[in-house]
Amino acid sequence: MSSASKALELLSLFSKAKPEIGLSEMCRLANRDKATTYRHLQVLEKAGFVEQIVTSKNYRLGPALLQLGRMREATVPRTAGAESAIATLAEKTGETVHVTVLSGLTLFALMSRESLRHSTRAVIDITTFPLHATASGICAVTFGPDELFAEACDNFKAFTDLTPMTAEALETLIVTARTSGIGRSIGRFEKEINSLSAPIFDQTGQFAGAVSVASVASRFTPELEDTIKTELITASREITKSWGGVIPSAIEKAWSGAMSSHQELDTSS
Amino acid sequence: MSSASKALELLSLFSKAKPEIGLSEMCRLANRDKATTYRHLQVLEKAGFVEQIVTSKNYRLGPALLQLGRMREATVPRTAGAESAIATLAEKTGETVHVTVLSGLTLFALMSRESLRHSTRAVIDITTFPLHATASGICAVTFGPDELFAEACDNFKAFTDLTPMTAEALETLIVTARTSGIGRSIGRFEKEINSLSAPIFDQTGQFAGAVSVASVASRFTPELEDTIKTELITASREITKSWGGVIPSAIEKAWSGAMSSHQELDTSS
DNA sequence: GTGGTCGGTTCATATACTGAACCAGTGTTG
DNA sequence: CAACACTGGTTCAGTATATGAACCGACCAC
Repeated sequence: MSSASKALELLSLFSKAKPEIGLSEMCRLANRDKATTYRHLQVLEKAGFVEQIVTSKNYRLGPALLQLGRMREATVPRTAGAESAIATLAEKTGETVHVTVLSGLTLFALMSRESLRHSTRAVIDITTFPLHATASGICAVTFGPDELFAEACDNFKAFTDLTPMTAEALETLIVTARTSGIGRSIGRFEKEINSLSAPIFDQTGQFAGAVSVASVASRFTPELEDTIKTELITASREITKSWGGVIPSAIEKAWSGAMSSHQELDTSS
Repeated sequence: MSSASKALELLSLFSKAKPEIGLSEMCRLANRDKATTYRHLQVLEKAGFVEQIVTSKNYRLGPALLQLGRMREATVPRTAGAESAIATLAEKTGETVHVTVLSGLTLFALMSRESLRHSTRAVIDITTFPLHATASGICAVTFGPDELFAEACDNFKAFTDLTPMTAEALETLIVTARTSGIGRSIGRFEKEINSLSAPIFDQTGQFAGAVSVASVASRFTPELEDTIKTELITASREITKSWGGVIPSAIEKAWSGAMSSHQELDTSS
């Protein structure tokens, strides 16, 4: 592993819960030597990626990230085009919404929104979404580039006892997603959290990301699932449009098929 | 120079004018070997700091920067508290406004705002402000930690023929800034661009950054300069307050002194 | 005083980075 | 069509650069 990646890894140790970290603690978190970690932090500080708080000697994320983030959004406007869609999605479903973007072989969290309707809600605070264990990840593997399947298989990790751990198990989920146009994760990333996800496409016609809704299992009724699916599709269409893409006809077809079949189930139940 | 810094340096090659860069071009810009640059880009891509555009093979800034930028703003709210102040500052002066933040020994651009009043306006699109050649930089050296003076002296670079190039020349500017509480740069960074700047402080009582107004020399009358100073002081007070700091009494005193003396000049002219 | 932290530094060791030379692919050009 | 000038990407020997155990001084609790 390159020294540069090791340095960059340190940045991902910061979180809402841990916005500032001291040297020793960072060594423990990163499981690395103190001297090495210190040098890495020096490099990051010189580049403005972290800054040291004068009083506490702790480190926190630096100002250069703001500029770079702004420049990223200026060159590839993603959040701007998704904001209104996820607002209405959270509003209509009453659940937590996530938008992810695919970059290379990694599915990154782009933004999220929690509905205020319920006091208990799904909170998923991660920076990259595991491909095999999340609804968004299943979407990526299903509708994204083929290499993602191998990538997913190389990174099987059991988050719950429902997490798929074999290529065959994953394949099953993919088939379901392909026929319905919707990714599903039923307690596969976190116990008691069920998620549904729809793919988003960009101007190159490629899979660009996913929008997903995470709900707590106790209120995940078939009716709610149906509502979420409908709203997800609307949101996906809207975000795809604002990202300059079009929904492939195969997926539009899968959506209409899945919805009608599901509505049959619904009326029969 | 560490390999990690070399990799991070690549990120600063992106700009509004050059939002995507190919491998060969990046080698030229960074003045580095192709193999090395390629490996660095691989590392950055894996971390989500850049992404490769599938069609053109070019690289652009990646989605991880958005998350990190958001998290930085969440842990240290800086832009949020400065937004309204710089809006009114741009509005009242009709000129271009910049806010910078000090991190370590570097003065980073935080945000900027251009007034629409004039068709010609000062455009300064840099990510770090040179300490010796900009009004914000002079503010930092004057009101910030002492080490900045040495740092400034180690990085003398002639942007124009007015750029100070010796410790003595810099010292003169610092004395002026200290007595007036305002940093000044008259064509020292760019010909025909004059800037004024006021320091900002945070909750630790330290110098945290600067707010500055850049104007084109042709309309930089004593009256405009006076307006800018007044509005800068107001903006600095407002931003300092929202960043949780207080203006040191010495600076408040310098401001009132400078303003009154200037108003005398004003009435006499 | 003792022992536990902490942030930061040193230096011999050896690992991982470097860059010239090399592909293969894609226009351009005459 | 063949020579050329570009791409983006790969290889491998040589060495520059990263590494981590041990160390330091400062701080804190007892």
